[in-house]
Amino acid sequence: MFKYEILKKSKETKARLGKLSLPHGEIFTPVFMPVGTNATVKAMWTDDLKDLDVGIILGNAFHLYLRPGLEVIDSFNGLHNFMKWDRSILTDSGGFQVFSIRNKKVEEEGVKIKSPLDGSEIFMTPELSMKIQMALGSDIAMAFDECVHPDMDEKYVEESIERTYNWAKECKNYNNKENQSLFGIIQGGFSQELRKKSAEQIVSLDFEGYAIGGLSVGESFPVTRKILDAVMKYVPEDKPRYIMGIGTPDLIISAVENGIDMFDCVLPTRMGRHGTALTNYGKINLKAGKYKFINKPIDEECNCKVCKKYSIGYIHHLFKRDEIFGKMLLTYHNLHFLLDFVKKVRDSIYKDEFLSFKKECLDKGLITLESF
RNA sequence: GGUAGGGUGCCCGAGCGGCCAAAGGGGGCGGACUGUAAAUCCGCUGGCGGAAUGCCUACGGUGGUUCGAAACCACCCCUUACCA
Repeated sequence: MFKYEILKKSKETKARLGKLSLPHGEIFTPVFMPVGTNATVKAMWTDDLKDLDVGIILGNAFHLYLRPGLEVIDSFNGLHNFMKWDRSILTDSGGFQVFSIRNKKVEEEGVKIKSPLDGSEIFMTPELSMKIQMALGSDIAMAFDECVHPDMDEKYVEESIERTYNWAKECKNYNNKENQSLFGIIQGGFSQELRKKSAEQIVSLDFEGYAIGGLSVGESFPVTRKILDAVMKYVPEDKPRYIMGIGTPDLIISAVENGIDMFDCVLPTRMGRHGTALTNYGKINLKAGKYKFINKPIDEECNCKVCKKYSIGYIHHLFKRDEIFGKMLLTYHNLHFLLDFVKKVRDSIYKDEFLSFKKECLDKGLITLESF
């Protein structure tokens, strides 16, 4: 129950329009996947996600393993039923936690982490990651990888991609769940050579899709672009390609024109909770005092239900009072904004107008010149 | 009327002889956020000055003690609790 078809290839760039068929529905690509780490896209009803035409969200193996734990998920017959989301779910392997959590010990067989709950040791291995993701019952599982910190030297990265390769092999062996596909993750830091090597290693294992990991972790935009361009040559065209953790319009455009089909990011939801709105003219911080009396929607071009109904001044007030509703409204708006943006990207590929769409974004200031 | 406390920056509140332009909150102002240990985190918040171990103004008021006071003393004003 997994199929990827290319519906249209851009004549201008490597961008493509595709259709991904998964056990819980079909998705048109390029697609943005909102992040719902703890079995919830924070501040959103699943009904609202459906209103926004979200076809797939992320969940996280590591977090859900800690809480509520696999026994609970099992007793609710998997993650879909637990969180009442009947569309697709991609679960992250827990590999990113290796990068983001301090006090870890990377070993050949896996990673030792101290539990944030009680300090006890957790040994995350490819086997455990697969066991968790199979229990969660996600439509797409991710191989357990090592997302290397940008400060690490090339020698470390070289060793690291061998680990990621070995772990990927193990993940392939352990994953045998019906109705769950498995994607491999390419690493290699900021070295074009190591990226090539990692891509060849991972592709040799024949996954159902391929992800680019370890980007947008603090490096400059030109570096991200350079690596993306370099690595995509070694990723099969007939498979879905996913860049992990990317979600600004800049990077989305850049990813799509390099032939990427999927991306996820916490940014729209997190920024929504933190008071920043995404608009066609850049982001705005609604906590700023200058918005107190503004009786206009966040973005006059936006036709989401938040912008149709509520003013900037009202949302500003909700944030100043730290009211939950403000976070809900901005999360909704930001997701709408980004999903709508990606929909326009798809339309532009369909009409073979990707480059003029890109130029339009540049002219508006939604994406910036220096990035390109 | 009696007894026991209090009065500190926009607000609450610590400080009880020098290291005090004064802790910590709140509020205000600004910012960050990219496979979410994130409804989180980081600056700034008396005035002047580019800056200083610099100057000015400030801990209810007025005097005083002291080399030095938000802190100690005297009186005054205001206030809280309890008792009558």
